[in-house]
Amino acid sequence: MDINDLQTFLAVAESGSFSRAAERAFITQPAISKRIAALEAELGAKLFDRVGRRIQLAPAGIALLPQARTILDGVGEAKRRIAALSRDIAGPLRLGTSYHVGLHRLPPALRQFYTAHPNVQLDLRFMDSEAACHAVEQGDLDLAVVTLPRGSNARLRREKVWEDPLEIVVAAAHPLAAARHLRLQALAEYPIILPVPGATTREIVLAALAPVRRNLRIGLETNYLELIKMLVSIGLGWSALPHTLIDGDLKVVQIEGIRIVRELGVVTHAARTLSNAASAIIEAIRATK
Amino acid sequence: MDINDLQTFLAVAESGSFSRAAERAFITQPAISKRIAALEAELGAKLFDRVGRRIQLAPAGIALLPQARTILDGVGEAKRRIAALSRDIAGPLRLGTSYHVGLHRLPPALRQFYTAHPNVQLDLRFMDSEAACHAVEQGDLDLAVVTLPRGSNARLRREKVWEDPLEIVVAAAHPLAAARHLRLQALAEYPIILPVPGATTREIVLAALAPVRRNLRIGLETNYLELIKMLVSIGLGWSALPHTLIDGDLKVVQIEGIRIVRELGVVTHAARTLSNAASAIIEAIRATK
DNA sequence: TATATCCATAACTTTTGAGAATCGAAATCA
DNA sequence: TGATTTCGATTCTCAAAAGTTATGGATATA
Repeated sequence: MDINDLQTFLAVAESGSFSRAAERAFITQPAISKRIAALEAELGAKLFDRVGRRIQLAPAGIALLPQARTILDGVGEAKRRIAALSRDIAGPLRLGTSYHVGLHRLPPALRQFYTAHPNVQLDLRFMDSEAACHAVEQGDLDLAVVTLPRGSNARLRREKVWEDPLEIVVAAAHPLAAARHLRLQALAEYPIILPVPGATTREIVLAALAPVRRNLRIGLETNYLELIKMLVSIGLGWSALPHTLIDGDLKVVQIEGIRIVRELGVVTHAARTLSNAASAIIEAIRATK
Repeated sequence: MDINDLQTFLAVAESGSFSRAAERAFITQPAISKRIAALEAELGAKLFDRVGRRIQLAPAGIALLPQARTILDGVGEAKRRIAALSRDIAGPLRLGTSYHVGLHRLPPALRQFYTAHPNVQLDLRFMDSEAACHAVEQGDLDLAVVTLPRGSNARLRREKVWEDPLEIVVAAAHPLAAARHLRLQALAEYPIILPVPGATTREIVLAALAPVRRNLRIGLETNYLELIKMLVSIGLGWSALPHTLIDGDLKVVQIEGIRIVRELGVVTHAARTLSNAASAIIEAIRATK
């Protein structure tokens, strides 16, 4: 059974004539004859009684008529829904973000997006950047707004949105806070407080500190930059933190030749089609850059 | 758009693979590829994302999936209605039955039906009652002959055919087997052997034992009454079993005020037209009541 | 790293379906 | 009543659609 056959059936039933149905469908009358014959063969029942040179719906045709309408309605609805996908921004959107990005970079974009597109069901999940990237790769998230991973992964598409410079900081009351020109070696005497192993930010900091990597004393590790800030400010060590976290409790230490920058942005699956909602929120994020 | 294309789409979406869908449809994999490509071209949207060597539904595919089911249901209904117009009883009949009903209640009806209507292709599947009801609801079965579910489900039509009283039983050699007047509390001292959670029979037994439900010690669980019979007869606990399973190894224990009855019968989809074959076998089942 | 699996593509073949021409039956008209 | 028109069925031809086989590239898997 074919959609065309059903449409033909409907046209014949409504027009009461093979010839008129043929005109309506812009095909020849023999084609109509054959389509109806094929339908009848498939269903094993006569759909029309050929009474002389006119036709009438047979019982099976009467039974089929409302069903054919239902089916064709369903087909139309399916087409309309898919066509709507290319216009409407709606439906579910699963977004993962890291604690830091979610709290300090995402809110404006989120507010704008949420008011502009109320039909999107936003499922916002906080997690660390690495877990978010993994979830995107697995198809468990539509996109992640996180610290962009280093290295390359062909399955992920990355778009840098923000540069997030990290400053080396010590407690305001720390002995090193007073020093005028500080050399890296002097810093390395004190313990460094770092994100947990595996975290991208940790990798970036360690890469920037490569000259003294051998001498670094790793003091504490935590998975949350706010905690690092707290630990540094009570004098447990030094670290590298983004501007947004630096306040009067901390002293920024400039070191010749050392510049630490991490990239924040959007990670999506390279091979999966983005929903309109996903594209729209990415656009909103770009706009608030 | 063609019915076949939709069926192909559904098969791919459900099996998660072009190759498996090809096997299911008895055509080659390139044919599947082409059908899906044709559908995608017609709808102007990608239905699947080809991620490496596996596939995932794209947004348009997610939108199409429920519509495709609706359309195909409509086609099936149309065919059934037309087939029902003719009086002959033939064609496929997918019947699900539980182990117990299938072995102890259905055989006479089945024998009569099978000899009376040799042109029916009977597809008889054993499964537990709950799975059978679910399959009927999904349209994967034409009817189920099972323990009737409690509660109400507007999508299912139930017809009670048999009452199946369950008797409380212990092993013939069990200490309680000798007791003259047994109170429920005394029984509850020993572990009860029950069908697995979710099984209707379990619910019925537990509802009947409501007075001591708190004190019940659930010893073992299994999904097959014959197994319960075996476990009880070797003395691992007590249970409630239908008469058909009770033999000399077991002792029936009468308890004042406790009567456990389950209902066995036919479950069909409330909104679907029954095929002639389905109506006929239901008639046969009623006749052997 | 080798192997197996999976989807896409190309080349070829078969099947399907449309059109042109024509026929027979029956309604319509002179 | 007989000629004419109308309508659906049939036949033949051809092009398009859809299937198969063979093969290739990419990627999980052992």
